[in-house]
Amino acid sequence: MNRYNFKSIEKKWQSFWEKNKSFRVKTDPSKKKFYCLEMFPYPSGKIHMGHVRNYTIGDVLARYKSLQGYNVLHPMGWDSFGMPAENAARQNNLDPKTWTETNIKNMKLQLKKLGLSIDWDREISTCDKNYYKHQQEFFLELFKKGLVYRKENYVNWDPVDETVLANEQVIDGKGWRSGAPVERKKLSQWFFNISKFSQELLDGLDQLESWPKKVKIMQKNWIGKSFGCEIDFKIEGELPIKKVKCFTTRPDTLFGFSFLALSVDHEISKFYQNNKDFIKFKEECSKTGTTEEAIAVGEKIGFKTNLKAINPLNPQQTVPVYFANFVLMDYGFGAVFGCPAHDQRDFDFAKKYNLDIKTVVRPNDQDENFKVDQEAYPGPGILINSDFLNGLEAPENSIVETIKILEKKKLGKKQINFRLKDWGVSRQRYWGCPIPIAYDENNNAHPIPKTNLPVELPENIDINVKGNPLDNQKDWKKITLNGKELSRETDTLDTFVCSSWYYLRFCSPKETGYGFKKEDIDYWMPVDQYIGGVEHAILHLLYSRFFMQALSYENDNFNIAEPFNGLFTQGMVCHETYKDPDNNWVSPDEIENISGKKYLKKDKSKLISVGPSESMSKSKKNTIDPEDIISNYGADSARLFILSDSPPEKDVQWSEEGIISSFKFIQKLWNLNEKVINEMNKKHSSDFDDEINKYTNKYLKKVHDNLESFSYNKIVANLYEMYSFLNKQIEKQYTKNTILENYRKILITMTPILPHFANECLSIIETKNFCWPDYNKSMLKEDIVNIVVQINGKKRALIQTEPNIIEEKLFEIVKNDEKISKYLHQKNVKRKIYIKDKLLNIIV
RNA sequence: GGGCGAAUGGCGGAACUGGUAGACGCGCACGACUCAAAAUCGUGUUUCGCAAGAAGUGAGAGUUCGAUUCUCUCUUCGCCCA
Repeated sequence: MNRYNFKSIEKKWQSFWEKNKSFRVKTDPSKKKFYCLEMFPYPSGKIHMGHVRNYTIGDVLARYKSLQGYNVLHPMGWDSFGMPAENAARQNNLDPKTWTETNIKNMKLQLKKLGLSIDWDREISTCDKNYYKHQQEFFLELFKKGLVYRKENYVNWDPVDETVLANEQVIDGKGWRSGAPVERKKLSQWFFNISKFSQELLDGLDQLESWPKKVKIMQKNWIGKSFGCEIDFKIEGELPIKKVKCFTTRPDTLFGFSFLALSVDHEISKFYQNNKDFIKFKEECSKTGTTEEAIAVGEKIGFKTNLKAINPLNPQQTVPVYFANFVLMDYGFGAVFGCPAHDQRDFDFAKKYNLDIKTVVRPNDQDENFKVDQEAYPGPGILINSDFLNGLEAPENSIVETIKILEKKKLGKKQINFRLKDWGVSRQRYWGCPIPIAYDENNNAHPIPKTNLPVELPENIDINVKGNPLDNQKDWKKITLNGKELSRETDTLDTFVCSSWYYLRFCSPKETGYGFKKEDIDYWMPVDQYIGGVEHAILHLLYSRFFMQALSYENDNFNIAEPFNGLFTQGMVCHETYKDPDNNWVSPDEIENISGKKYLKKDKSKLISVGPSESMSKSKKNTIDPEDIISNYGADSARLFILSDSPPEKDVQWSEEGIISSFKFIQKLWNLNEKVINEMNKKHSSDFDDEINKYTNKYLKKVHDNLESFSYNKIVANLYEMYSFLNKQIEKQYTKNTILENYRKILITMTPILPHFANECLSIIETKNFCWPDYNKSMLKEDIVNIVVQINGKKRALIQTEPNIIEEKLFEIVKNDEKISKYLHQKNVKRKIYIKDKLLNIIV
């Protein structure tokens, strides 16, 4: 028997596909289309196992749909702007462009080695000016529609490197590179008005039936619609401000009011700017951070003013006014009313400053004397101690009723509030899409005319400067518009902007006039199946959905409500972790197995302890390089294994044993191929034709169902079963044509998973043009069925009968069965439950 | 702290709408081939028991003729938001 030479065969098919442009597609409204998209990679230099999994899953689907006769768009591109390029360039003294381009070249080769059915003619790269030119166009379109605006916002500022830091670059309050304490600094930045579409983005989720429920819930929570009330509180004191607006979701607890808390950025704060204690307090606040987490976990601190706030429902009551670190200016109005009894955060604050804690809701199982003591009670119940609100049911009814009263008295009004904030898109970095704006001497923003696009990123610049390198490009910054000398915006766009519309570009990758051609997106959009990691469940997917809203806004030519019809989020690739006796992580290729689960370090013979399997990461040194796997075992083995063990949506454990067994299985299939062909040329009789036809038909149904439900791991199991069936049964008497037809169908079902192997085998039996083999429903009927016989719900026997047998007849057979008769002996049959062709339960 | 989800052999995982628990793979054991090993092939493999049989899907209850599947309580773990 020949060994299967994956190296030459995989190479052969890859160059065949490339030469014939097998996966090139065109817009063709006469054909039904399928747009299969996987999240495009960041070109970090090498593909990792996560990519292998993501793109294998997508490729299985793309190849399957294509065999079913769909015109399948399956493109690939590069999310190629972003910080890593800048960091790598600094370290290696390269420019980001060269670094990125080299990486793309390398990764493209690696992806090709996986045998993906990609239309490479549609390759795009977001750092290509032919791409970002259109992004600048869109920016200006949105600017014109008023969906882009500029405002001051806080950033993390590294005073040593003189640069803005992303949140993940701030470690323990210090800059990741300089180690200097990070400061909060206000900068003027560009924002996309995503919050304008909060309601649309929320409503749209209901239409996305093929999205995981989990992702929809995450987006819903992120958008965070809350229903509540805006209330005006009168302020007593020596300030000119006599009123403060608050937003609250619990106006019904107003009688439990015990303090009013303001954000340190609230307009009232300007009257305290010369107060030394307040300045100190404000500093203290900025240390604790402003994330919701820091606020929830951190200590609640306040600064007491000499102001008093009046309870609008009970004007006799006045309470102290504080500045507090847990109130943020960008939620509500930067002011909250404190009700310690029914909000834990307010409770903590009240305890600390010795404020009143007045219980106004009692749980349903408590009486009027219920008193909040150790912790706040935020749950449902009945209002008490609340004058005319007493007896209302909290929370739903009481909130509605209280708002009615407040509105009637003109003290407040019903309000919907969203947690979703506008999207800040300015990044003080070089390696990104330039923002097509220039400023005059008064700092007024002027859009760059469309004819002047793209605003190109300058090349060959010195990146090792402090601050934003673009700011140092004196010549580049200068621009003359309408005879006026202006200065360019030096911030670049968040890379999430690039990935918010790339799926449109894939429809018309070469279009020069605009970002896409209408007839192309009319045909291809929306994406039928989008596949990627769940880590993008919120931001990337929400931004993309926003982009469609924004482009559709006031635009009769564009109307795509949702970009991704189907979404599938795959799990991570995990691997065992290893540590040496000194507690250092050890990589899998530094160790050798001595016996069972015992490992030694290759060089020093140190004993290695095996840790739990965790998602592959460089820091834990438990990564496996796909390139090594492909060159040792081949792409088909890698594809087979990455699909085999776990369902695609769950994590998969990578293991040496696993990949080896996949590799061996392909060899077995190869041997089987030879055996089948030998048998085919020997046989004449048709004794068993029906049997193999039936088997294949059942197999086709299973594979079909599993493909449709993304149960790719089960298809691998189907393959193993098919192997053992054919391997045993093929020597029976079949006619040549029967073997050929059945075997051909089976091989076709293998092409999505093992494209090189299956195509090679198909070409051996001279099959060139083929389509997906459908199963025959009428052939699925069984001649004999197995019926489970239970006595009192316990399985006692298995009986084979013809299908559709009636209960009485079956019972006659069962009564005489030796296994069953002993249970029926001298017993009364009370009841019989019969499920046709499945089960007979006899109660005695 | 909140939301979502999960828990099945030594391991990864199957089990359609409540109807044969453990498909398929890994590992392990035994056997064949071999001077031998590797590779390959075959057989077996939930636990206890020689067997008949009994127990068994994180724990406890419930609904049902029948529960891995449905309901409730609890435990543990994971993910997301904080």
